[in-house]
Amino acid sequence: MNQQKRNPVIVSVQALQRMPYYLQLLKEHKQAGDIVISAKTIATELRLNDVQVRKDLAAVSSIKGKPNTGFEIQDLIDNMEDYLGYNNVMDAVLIGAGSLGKALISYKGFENYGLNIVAAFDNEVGTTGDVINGCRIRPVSEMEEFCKRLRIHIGIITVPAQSAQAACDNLLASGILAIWNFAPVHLNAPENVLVQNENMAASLAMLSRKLKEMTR
Amino acid sequence: MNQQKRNPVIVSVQALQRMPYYLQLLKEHKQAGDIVISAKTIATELRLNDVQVRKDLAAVSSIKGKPNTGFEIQDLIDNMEDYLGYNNVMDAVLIGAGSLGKALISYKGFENYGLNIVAAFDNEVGTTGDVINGCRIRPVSEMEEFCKRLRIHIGIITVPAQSAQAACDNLLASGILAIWNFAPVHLNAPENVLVQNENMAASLAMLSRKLKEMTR
DNA sequence: TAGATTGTTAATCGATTAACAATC
DNA sequence: TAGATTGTTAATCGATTAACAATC
Repeated sequence: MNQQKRNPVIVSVQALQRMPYYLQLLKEHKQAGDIVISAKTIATELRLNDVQVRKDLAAVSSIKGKPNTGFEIQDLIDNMEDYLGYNNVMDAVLIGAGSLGKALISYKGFENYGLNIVAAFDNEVGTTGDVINGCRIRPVSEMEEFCKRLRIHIGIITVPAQSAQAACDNLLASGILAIWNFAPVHLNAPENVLVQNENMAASLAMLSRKLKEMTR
Repeated sequence: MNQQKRNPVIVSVQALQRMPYYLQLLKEHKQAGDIVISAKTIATELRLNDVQVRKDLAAVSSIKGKPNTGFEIQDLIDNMEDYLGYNNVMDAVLIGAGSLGKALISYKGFENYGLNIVAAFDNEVGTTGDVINGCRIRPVSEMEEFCKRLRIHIGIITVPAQSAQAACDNLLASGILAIWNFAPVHLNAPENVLVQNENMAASLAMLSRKLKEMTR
């Protein structure tokens, strides 16, 4: 039912990054019993500009706000969850079952975002065969066949920086279309494959810089 | 020795996010035996613009490149590690020892970035008292005293979205100056406290959007 | 020297914000 | 109706890129 109007609006990365915060805020207001909400209210609570909020909402949903009233919260939630893909499950494999890899496998929160890690791959003999959180760790040699057979399109890279490009190449050979990369490395991949970098190193640098500044 | 010139250049968030990738690339070239590197080379390998690379390098290090030659790799590495704070250890506490919290505690890679999680706090009776990766899980009631006594300035939030603001308030009361927030929530905190959001939900949305686009 | 590369100043591009008419 | 809020068009702001003189 959200398919009525397919809006080809291009959403900027910045805008997309704001979406989860909108969604969370909307859910809180719904919880509190609110039915409608104005862009102004959202903007104030998230410390954003209200025009920006309106533009963002317009970009991802076909819902129109009513002047003098605002937006229907439930409609916005439905549209946004749909847009963010929280409703349809994405199966993924993970490569690199070191401490970070194991950590991500054991994290149960991804299912809320529609991500399901179905298998992990590693070459460490000690870890292969283990099952964490219902997810089996297998040798990397089995990855290509596995991904192709189950038509997996998402790969998560949690190997050390030095091996990240090799892991990437393996995933590409396995037919993966999108990569979630936790290694602080630029990966070379074809244009049509999405590489989404999770830049924890940068986050930590931000914290470090702040502390340095405070204690100067 | 890097203190000769304190450059008050304001580095944009975007620039800071590129730093870890520069650093990794520099280390790889050093490993390969290179002594100098040009901005052009860096730019090509990371798919960036070379002027941008030069500006970024100038912003975080006092090193000048030599025309016709480039930059001394080792000098750049030293300056960048210094700038990113990888050399000095930051002690941190974590609040919320659920699956994500435990995952982060058990991850051994943060020490490379200078982060040391010294304690975790949770109210779940079942988990308090546990020790993971040398890190003890304690009741939240002990947090304020603990942080003040050990002068901890960094707090990591890994509680569910609904409890994130309460966790934030707890951390603020404990004298924390910088917060690394894994909950997809905007936190209200004083201006002088840094809130660094780790936006995994947004990353996943990016992947989801890509897949939707491919299979359309 | 000639060519490559640097660092800086100016132009471009895109995101954010301000201004304002339309509407409930 | 008057006031609040919407959506859009124009202005502003900041980051990226292009142009170019300086230098090894």
